[in-house]
Amino acid sequence: MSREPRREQLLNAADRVIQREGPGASMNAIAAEAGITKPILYRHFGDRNGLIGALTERHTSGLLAAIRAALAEPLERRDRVEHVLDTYLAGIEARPQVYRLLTHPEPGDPSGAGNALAPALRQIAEEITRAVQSQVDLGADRDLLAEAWGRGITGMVLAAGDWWLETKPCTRTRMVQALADLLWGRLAAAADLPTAVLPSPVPPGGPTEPATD
Amino acid sequence: MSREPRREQLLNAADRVIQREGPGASMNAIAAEAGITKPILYRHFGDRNGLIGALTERHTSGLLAAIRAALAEPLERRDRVEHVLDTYLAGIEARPQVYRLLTHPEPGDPSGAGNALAPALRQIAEEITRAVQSQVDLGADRDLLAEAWGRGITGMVLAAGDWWLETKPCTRTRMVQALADLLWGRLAAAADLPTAVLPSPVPPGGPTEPATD
DNA sequence: ACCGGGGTGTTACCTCGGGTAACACCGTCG
DNA sequence: CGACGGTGTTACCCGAGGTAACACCCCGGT
Repeated sequence: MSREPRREQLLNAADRVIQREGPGASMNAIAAEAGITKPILYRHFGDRNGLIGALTERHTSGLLAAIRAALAEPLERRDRVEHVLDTYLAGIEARPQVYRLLTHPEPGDPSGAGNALAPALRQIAEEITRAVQSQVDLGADRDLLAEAWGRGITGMVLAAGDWWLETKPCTRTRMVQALADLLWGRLAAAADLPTAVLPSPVPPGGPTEPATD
Repeated sequence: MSREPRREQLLNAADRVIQREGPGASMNAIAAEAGITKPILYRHFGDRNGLIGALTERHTSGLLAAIRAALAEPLERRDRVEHVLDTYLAGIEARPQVYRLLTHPEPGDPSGAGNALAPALRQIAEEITRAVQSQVDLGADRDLLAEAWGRGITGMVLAAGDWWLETKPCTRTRMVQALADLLWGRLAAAADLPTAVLPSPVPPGGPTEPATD
């Protein structure tokens, strides 16, 4: 069997295993699912990161393209943002296990770069950065703001999306609204609640000392 | 040597090692640093997660308390938010390696719950949620919004802070401004850039087909 | 028809990290 | 003095990533 179809087939197997066992699936398990043995996997993908990389790229290419498209949509800005948010949430909703894989950085990489955003998400962040840079007039700070916001928005959607996926507290549409509202400064615009400025419920432990380690 | 001081001492050793080698530090290395051997570590902390948990709690207690305090500060809301952001960034700036540990969820946990936010960050998210719930008038949706925003803001600051810490593109103050601006809806308020609605710079590869690898 | 090479596949192994069993040492209490 | 509970050790198990060395097979060249 020639290289490319075999590769596809291996990725499909890896996919099934991860669907079933989560992102911690072992190379052995994946090889077994594919009906072959480990060295073949390693010949095709180099190492585990290679496999995971190929897999994530397969899955993200669709999501990324969709997000890119959503970012370029000729809509009112708010609608465009909602469209992007919805695209992302729909994507992770469709394949939760794979999504977890995407968001998990390589476990225990000692290479100093302990990025909070896995490569797949980094791409999304860059996409958002580019979109902001090219579409929004932010004055002199635009490069800094676009980059910071790209990461920030991605992280926000990651964390919030993760929570939503776990608990499903509301419809996707509602969640999109909630996040868009946040980005639209609703936190800033809302009124104060007068009474409820209690000193906050302190759990057991020493809460008062900031950094006396 | 009695239990508690020993425990402290072991945590200090673990701290040093992680400071030096990053969050992937092995139990062996930690034991060696403490001048003892693995089983002692396991007697004290059960397993690696126990150690990591104890360590993160030690470090987060300070940060968490500081954030709690910042959230309760009697300031204008914008100033309060900036204060919280600054507190977080200052915290991670002070101890990058430890911070990476905090943000790393347990590597390869097969238990289905692949949360994007590590426990330490979860606490911060809850704190924000509580603060929003008790301080901001959000009408009927307040529970949903507060929870979604708590996670979202935490994720945002996590990702953006991570990037900032890596690249240090600006001062902390400026970064705080950038994030507060985002939360204040500056993205929504800014004007469109007229000319630059290009179809987005497409990187090499097939961008239009979703999964043709 | 034979032979050699490159690709596919295997078994068997190495290494390293988390985790544990079993034993040694030592102060204390009856 | 002897038994016991605690601290500490060595030596090991296991599972996962990764690799070396070998077997097989098809295919092209002479």
